[in-house]
Amino acid sequence: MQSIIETFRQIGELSKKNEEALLRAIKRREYPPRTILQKQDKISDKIYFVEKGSARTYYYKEGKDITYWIALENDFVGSMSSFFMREPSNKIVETIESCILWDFEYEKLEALFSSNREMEKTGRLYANYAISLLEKRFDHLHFNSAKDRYEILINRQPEIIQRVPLGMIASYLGITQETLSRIRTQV
Amino acid sequence: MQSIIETFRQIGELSKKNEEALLRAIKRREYPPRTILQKQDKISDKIYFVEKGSARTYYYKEGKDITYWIALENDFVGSMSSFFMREPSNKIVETIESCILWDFEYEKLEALFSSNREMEKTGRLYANYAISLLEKRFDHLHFNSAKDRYEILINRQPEIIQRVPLGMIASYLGITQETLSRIRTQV
DNA sequence: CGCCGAGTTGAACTGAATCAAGAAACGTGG
DNA sequence: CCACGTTTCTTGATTCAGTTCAACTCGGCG
Repeated sequence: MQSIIETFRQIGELSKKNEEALLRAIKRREYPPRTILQKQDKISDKIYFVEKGSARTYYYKEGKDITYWIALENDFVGSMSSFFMREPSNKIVETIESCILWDFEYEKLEALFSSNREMEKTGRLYANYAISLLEKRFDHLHFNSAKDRYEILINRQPEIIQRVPLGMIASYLGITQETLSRIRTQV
Repeated sequence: MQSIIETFRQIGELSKKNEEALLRAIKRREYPPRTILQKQDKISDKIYFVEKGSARTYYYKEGKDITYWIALENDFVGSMSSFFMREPSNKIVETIESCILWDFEYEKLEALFSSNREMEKTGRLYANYAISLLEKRFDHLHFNSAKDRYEILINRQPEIIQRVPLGMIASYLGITQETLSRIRTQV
């Protein structure tokens, strides 16, 4: 329950009052594995913070299931561009393992941002932080070999291999499951 | 001179007063082609809005020059994650053609965001917009062939081919110059 | 003129995809 | 607690997109 507040604290300071307002605005809920949280082509009304478990966003490309994002504990998951830009989502969001998630509703979150300067600023800083994360991820994909990308991933999140099916990790890395399986035996 | 204001208007409404404050905070300057705007390993203090010309960010990977971002008119360029996260830049920023740029200084921009709610909110919304752009770009790189990526690019920005050297476009797309040259003859 | 950077073309090579078949692990119901 | 089917993972053979390295063309410019 503290972890979500701590995550926000890393980005920008929140007053006690705002921490409490934030906690009031969001809902903590449990979800079984493989629960669809967001359908394709529908505007996203929620993003989620993972307290426990794992979740992902994915889409279909030529019939194949392509994972875009995998979130373990203390990470956000959701169809971000749909959520923020209010356009239909090109991605599906689902839990992988059984999860405890904090639900952020669009209207409530906007209301929170609008309610005072500190929240508004925290929202801006968090968005900037997300940009830098995305930029780093893009760099990894840009000119690294499949093996390099795999090694970067397991150095950062070694437990992901035990918890997330190989096919999801493979498409997250931009390779096929067979290739990832082969890489894995080499290391 | 109007274009920068119009770009901001697309994201969030700004009052006349804030539009004026914004214009006072930024500087319009001319730069010759191939001017280094940002060195590697140095914290970025400026980002730039391109009024005229073209510019890019790039880095070296195993001695090779890899273009990460290309900005034509009405786009921003800069080492965003360095600028926002205040960490050393892993990228170099330079003009490609002769440019007219609007310089955004970090301190001034933060002061502007802090000066009032509307600016703060516009900053947040713009960051959200940037996230959705990055997400789309990532999707293109993720599971498309070199040819598909090239076609997406020329549909969106046909003039880029005439104005930016082929090698820069190639690495931007994540391929070698030779491959891009071959793709180009096929289309 | 001749040089120089930018782009093209060719041939050989290679990392990863594809297609196909098994093996292992997993969960559900009997 | 075992038997079954289903999903997940591995392994092999082949193909293919894209890289690499090298040579060559073209246009501009001192």
